[in-house]
Amino acid sequence: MPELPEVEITRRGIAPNIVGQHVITVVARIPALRYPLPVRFDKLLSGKVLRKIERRGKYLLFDFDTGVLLVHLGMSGSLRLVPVALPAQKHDHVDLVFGQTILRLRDPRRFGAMVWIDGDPESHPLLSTLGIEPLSEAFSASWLFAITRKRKAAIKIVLMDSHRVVGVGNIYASESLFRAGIDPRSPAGKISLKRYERLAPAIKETLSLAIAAGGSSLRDFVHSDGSLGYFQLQAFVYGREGELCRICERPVRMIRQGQRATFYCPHCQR
DNA sequence: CTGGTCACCTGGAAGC
DNA sequence: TGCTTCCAGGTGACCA
Repeated sequence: MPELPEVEITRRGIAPNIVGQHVITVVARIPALRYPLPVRFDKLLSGKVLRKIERRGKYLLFDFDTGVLLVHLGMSGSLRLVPVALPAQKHDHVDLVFGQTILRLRDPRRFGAMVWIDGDPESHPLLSTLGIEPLSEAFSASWLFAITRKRKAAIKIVLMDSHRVVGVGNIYASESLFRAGIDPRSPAGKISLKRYERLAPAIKETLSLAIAAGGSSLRDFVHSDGSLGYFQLQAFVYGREGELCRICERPVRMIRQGQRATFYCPHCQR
């Protein structure tokens, strides 16, 4: 369920409530998500103070004095703050208990991850290979232009490659390309600097707006307090196959790229 | 390196 | 109603 904006909203939602507090206990109800959960998870974190929560791409880094708990929400994960008395439901796999509050991970598909890092997080294999942050200054038209020279892959595929740029998932990739008026199938190496000068800001805007909306365009995004996203951000194209483009009123088309659905307007995106 | 495919897993919706 | 098929927000592993 989460792309970068949802992960960032989750971070902002939970951090004020648990940062500075110590873990009372950890309850893990299954042995593994995508990877095995940390061994002796409870012993590892009990009594440890959570110093801060940072985000890198779609990963959350829970910073304890003794190391970092790396959390990824995969396709279907959510983190919520719930009262200690609230019984766990199906797919509630991990609880970090802080005083009267539990940070509860729910993840039906179990593509998410919780991994303990006790060295330098930057050099951990899951983090060291990540690309740059799309909301950073380094992410720019000239950077996009430079890294795509001679690349034949479709621009949408490149945008979604987390080893180049992090956090741009399937929905916001389609939406950003629509905003920039670029055909998602265009070979990345054939796109001009001028067009990247539309695309880079379009990506930043799309992500920033989603964060600012504090919800998202995602159908079933769940906030850390359990409330649902607000749908304030209307998708221009995502999920709208056959419906009319909000700009030109011609039908939105869906294609498959790399086994993922891509939505675009053939008239507005060239 | 690049570009393409597969696997991991569950549940909801659509089709018959 | 019930069975089958397809689809979903991600990403590492593997192949040529």
